[in-house]
Amino acid sequence: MAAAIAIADADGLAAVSMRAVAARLETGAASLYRYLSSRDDLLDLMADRVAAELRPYPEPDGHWLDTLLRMARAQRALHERHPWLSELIQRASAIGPETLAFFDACLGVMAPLPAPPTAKFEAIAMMNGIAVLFARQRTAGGASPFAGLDLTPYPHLVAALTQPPAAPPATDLFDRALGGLLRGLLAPDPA
Amino acid sequence: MAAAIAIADADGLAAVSMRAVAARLETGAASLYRYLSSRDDLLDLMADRVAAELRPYPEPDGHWLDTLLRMARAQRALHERHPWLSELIQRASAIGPETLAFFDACLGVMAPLPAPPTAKFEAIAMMNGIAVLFARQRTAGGASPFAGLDLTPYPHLVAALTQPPAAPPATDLFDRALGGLLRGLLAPDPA
DNA sequence: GTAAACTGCAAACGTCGTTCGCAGTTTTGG
DNA sequence: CCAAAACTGCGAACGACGTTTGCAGTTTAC
Repeated sequence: MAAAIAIADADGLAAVSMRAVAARLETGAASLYRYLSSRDDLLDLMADRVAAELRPYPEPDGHWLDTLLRMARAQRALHERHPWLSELIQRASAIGPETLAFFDACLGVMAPLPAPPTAKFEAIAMMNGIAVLFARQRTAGGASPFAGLDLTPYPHLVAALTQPPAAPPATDLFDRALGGLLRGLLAPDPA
Repeated sequence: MAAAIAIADADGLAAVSMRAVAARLETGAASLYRYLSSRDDLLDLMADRVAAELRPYPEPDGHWLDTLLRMARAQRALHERHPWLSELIQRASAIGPETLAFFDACLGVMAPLPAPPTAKFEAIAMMNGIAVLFARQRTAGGASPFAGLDLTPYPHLVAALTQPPAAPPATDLFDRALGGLLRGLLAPDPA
């Protein structure tokens, strides 16, 4: 399992073949089936294993939003360390004990809030999604995706690309975006 | 290509094998390579083909935010029609002319705004991400992902699940969340 | 000390993407 | 009008994949 995670970190999920994992363990591919029922099993275990890196969960001492944001930042860092994770968590079977524990901890932080459970589940889904979104942006931020393309039919695009990049924004967008979203979902609407 | 999209809509991306596509076209698998250089090529073409469904782009008559929200809603509807699309757009090679045209249209709507280009690109990425997020939530909303799991170690989870589901929120979360996000990214910060 | 259980693994099966080579057809050009 | 060239369809095969089977070799249980 650690071998599989190492391969995925290095060469992506597609490189995690039973034969590759077995080779790294200096054994045969068929031997893995003594411990795993299938490759999907292995992927599920990988997802839940790295989810353990979200521990320890922060103590809910401050405001609930601060605590949730801390947890969301941990999620983003996790997805930056393991870019392949986002491909796995959209599979329902990848929900293991560690993932559930994180869910439960989030719900624990939100427990004092009067919002209905459906809103809380939506809020957790948003946390996950935003964390993945920002992690991907940082992970794939290397090369410009417009290299080698004929951009002449797209005037606004060339205008935006020729303009020099400005300084990064002062406050972190992640906190502002997610904070606003969670507040809108969970807090009694002040509007 | 239409055959491949039909297969993906019906049975998912994994079912789009060269042999399956060829069978639906009543031909041999090798024949496809007269028109496609690889399966990845086919996937890229599929992604750009369905991106054409985003047309016609709305006229930028109202406020820029209204126009962007309309375009984001079209994206969400697209991802609900083709759930496999979200797996494709994270590949850089999937950026085709239709995708670029949509990008360009978004930038056109944002053209009067004084925000730097980087902020506008981030805003488009957020639009994409949020649209995928909401589409997935509606697509995979069928069965509860906690079926057949032992939830006893997760007290907050069982507490939330036993509570009866409340009525859905009044205003659409999609507009509120994305609107707030885009305003925060693009409009001069009033804080 | 024998029986039972467990472990490792080569070989094989079916499916996948892809390539090759060869027929059959269409287009070209003199 | 016909041969040369180009294009098209595709059966067969290659390597890699996930997975199963069967059999040795080893460990455990009684």
